[in-house]
Amino acid sequence: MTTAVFNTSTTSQSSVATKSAFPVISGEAGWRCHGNLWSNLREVCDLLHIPAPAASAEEEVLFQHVRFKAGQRVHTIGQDFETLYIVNSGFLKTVLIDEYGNEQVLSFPMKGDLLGIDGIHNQHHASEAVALSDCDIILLPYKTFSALGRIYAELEQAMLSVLSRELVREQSMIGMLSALSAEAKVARFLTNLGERFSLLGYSGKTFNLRMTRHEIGSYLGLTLETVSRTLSAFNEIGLISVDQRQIALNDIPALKTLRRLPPAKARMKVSEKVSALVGKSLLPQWGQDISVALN
Amino acid sequence: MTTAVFNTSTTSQSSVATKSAFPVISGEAGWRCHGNLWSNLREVCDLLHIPAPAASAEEEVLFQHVRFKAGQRVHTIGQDFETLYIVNSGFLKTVLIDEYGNEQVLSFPMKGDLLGIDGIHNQHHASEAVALSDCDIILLPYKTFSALGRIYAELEQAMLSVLSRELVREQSMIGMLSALSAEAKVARFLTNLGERFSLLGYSGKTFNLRMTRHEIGSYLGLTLETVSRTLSAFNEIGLISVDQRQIALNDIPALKTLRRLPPAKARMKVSEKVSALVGKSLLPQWGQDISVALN
DNA sequence: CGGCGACTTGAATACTATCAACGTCGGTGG
DNA sequence: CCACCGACGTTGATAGTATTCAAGTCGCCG
Repeated sequence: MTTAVFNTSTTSQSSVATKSAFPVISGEAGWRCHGNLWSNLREVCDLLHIPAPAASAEEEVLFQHVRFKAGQRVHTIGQDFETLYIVNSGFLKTVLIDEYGNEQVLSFPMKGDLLGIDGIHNQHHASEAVALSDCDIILLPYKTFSALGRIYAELEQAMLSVLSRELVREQSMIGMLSALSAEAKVARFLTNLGERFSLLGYSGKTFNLRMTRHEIGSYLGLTLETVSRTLSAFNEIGLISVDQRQIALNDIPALKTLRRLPPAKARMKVSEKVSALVGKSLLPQWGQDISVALN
Repeated sequence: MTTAVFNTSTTSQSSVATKSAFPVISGEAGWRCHGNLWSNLREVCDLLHIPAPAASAEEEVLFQHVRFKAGQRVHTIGQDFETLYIVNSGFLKTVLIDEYGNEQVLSFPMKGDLLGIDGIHNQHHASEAVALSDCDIILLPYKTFSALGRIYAELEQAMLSVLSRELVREQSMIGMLSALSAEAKVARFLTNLGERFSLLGYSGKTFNLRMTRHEIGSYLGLTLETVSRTLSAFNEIGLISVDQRQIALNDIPALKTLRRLPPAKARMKVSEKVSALVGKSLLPQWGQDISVALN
């Protein structure tokens, strides 16, 4: 019959702590969609890569978009949990703040990623999400979403599936953090980023980093100097080309399987690698079998 | 103090009180069929610390218990996902196997923990769960559970909450892995374990480890030698008392805030610490303020 | 132009891993 | 019963990797 519009509060971009306690049904002309300010359920599901429930054409539910400028916070630690967020465009980081005020980067969400999940547990956010570039974020008021879940069983299931996927992602992150060398961490970080860009239709081989070396280091459990050095080393060998935040991956398979770099003196560029190894087989194919030490 | 506790009746409050002996559901709480124990929905919810839905007395759903002997696998990597598991008693580990066959320990589930969540995403388990002691596990067929979720909205919500909690736990794990020193990792591992035992009604100060040094090391991103050395160092200072797998935490606050140990030569036992520092205040209260280095 | 934040690079240090030897505990079989 | 074995644990010496400290460069913005 009518188009029901849900949003949290009509905070345009005041990042922190939306004060209003409950989702407000906007009674004004808000649901006159200018441009892309609102999305329906189908668009939301498409973004999340989950099957959209067979929509009831009428009684459309619309979700508000909010824009955040680089540096703004989407949600902060301790903030009341009211809504989930979907990244429609832009690049963010989520961070934990430890007892000494140090930032621990947990993830770098981008288009299609779901934010705020950590608030479901006890109605307060455990982490904070910061925009690294200008962002367009869709608000999913949790109450609204839950209500929809009661209607469409697939939606509940999809939600659980997304959480489960996130869990698996974090598990492999744990495995990576505790088992890999600095070089392997950086290499995987780059290829993972590339794959994510690929999935969004961008180049997976050439892209630029939206985060600082410090943030990369925090994410990988390294210092910024180590990250910088490792990138330089990769660049010198020819595995990648790096100029500030501009990155080109030149040998993705090698990056994916890399465990540790050979000692600096034994290094040579990839371009020389093949010819040098042909007929000699002196050097082990680093990245493949050098792992013996780790046992 | 009487220990007669019936978890059949009204309150949803702690089954914690059943501290003595083995936490096996006694005869009046479980149903015995064909030599197996069965639990109803209320018992399952109590175990998970989630509010049980107002039960429909009739059409009771029962969940089967299965026993696993130490060393047995509850589920393996790649296995089809069909059911979730709840630990009713016993101690397990969940592990990831990397591309070289190395184990990465992800968690040490015990009573009340939910297993198998990682399978929801793509219908295959991403990790494997191994019993470290004899275990009593409750099977929650996922289809059954989903169906119940459609009936009881609280159950869906509770499920999401549990997943969210697990996510937060893993996030703090990530933070710990990438930011803390070996000593801090071990210290927190011990206090966390103690807290979990406390919640189950056991002593949080004295317990024995059910896992090897190797497994602890894998969990913390350390080698077994480092774990062993760190435990020895803690023991020598008097922070803990350790004999093989028997552990006593002697100074939990210090363990919780510890960042790094002072150099070996400057060490002294906790028993001497107070008297030594009285009137001198030469040594910084290590663990509290030594963190300067980390910025 | 000055200053600041981000980045790079070098040298020294510190921490943890690695390698190795040995001790302990429990179970098994001679 | 004892010897042997294997898994687990401890401890020491050494090597190696990542951090820390310290300049110094680059690019950007006021």
